[in-house]
Amino acid sequence: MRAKAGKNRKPSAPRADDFWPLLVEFALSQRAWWVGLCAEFDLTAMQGHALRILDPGRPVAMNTLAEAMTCDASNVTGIVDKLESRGLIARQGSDGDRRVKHLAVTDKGRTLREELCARTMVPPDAVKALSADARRRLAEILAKIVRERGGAADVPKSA
Amino acid sequence: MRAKAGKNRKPSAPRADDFWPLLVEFALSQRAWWVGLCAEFDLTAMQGHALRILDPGRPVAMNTLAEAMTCDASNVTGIVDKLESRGLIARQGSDGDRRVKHLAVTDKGRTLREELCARTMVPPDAVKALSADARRRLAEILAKIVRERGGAADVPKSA
DNA sequence: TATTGTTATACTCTATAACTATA
DNA sequence: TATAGTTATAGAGTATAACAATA
Repeated sequence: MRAKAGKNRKPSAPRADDFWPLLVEFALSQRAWWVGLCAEFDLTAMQGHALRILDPGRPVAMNTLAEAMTCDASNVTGIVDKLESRGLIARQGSDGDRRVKHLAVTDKGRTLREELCARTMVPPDAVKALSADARRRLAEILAKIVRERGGAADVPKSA
Repeated sequence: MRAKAGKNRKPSAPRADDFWPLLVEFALSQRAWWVGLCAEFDLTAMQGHALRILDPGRPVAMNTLAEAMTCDASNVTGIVDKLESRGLIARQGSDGDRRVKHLAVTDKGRTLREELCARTMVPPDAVKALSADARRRLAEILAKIVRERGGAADVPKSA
């Protein structure tokens, strides 16, 4: 009867080969969490993504933002339009190249961004329960994986 | 070289407090990977998501699929329409409740699904390099986190 | 009355292609 | 010519509300 491995979720000890599947499962399942979190700030997932990537300390070119969001530049125009219309960010001309527009985070945007990032960074209890040593070892491994998979969107830690 | 926005990427050892941020970073950054992987099979991210959730061994109600995808049922209609028009899945009437439609994965859909899942499960080199013991310990921790965050979409491992 | 799935609607995200203003 | 950003367009995901068939 236990032919179907999918159901009857087993709370028993996971095996070594479960690690990567679990990591994928975690990654794919966090979309809903992110959408919900952003919605609390009246942001769509992509708007939140953009705001998270932008650096309050250093304006970033539209171009660069598009690259970090792995989507087309034409797409970013609309997303930036909405953030700008809410006064969260502002387009700035570039000194060197007049074609380039830099995106600055406004005070209002910085406040909202910090709240969003703070909420993002609250770890679940299962993580809090880990010893510092365990977390450090895990962090080392994850850092390698993120590096290998080209993950890091280069998010500024704070203001 | 300007690509990496300003941070002189620190290859130094991550700290304990970096673990959760790294995990979030990983999760949020895998969207592009998933989109690209699904695109190889001419699937959108959500179509791939649906196909991955569906169980070739046991038809699932539209309702249940919507819940697993954390999106509205009205949304699922269109996604299922596209998968069905490609002959990957089929709507089936339910014996008990004639309002309910179950989604069966066709042979063609099962084949494609298995390829997609197989590709999904190929771990990056950084994971392969870990010892079985390290992976087992990591899997235990992740299992707790996924359980706590309500992640697991209960994906059937195979056919 | 309540529920399942569909349709209608409106909005966002998405890439492609064409456009502009610069370079 | 080439590039940064915009606009136009078309397709897909999204939720809400209204609907039909069934419970």
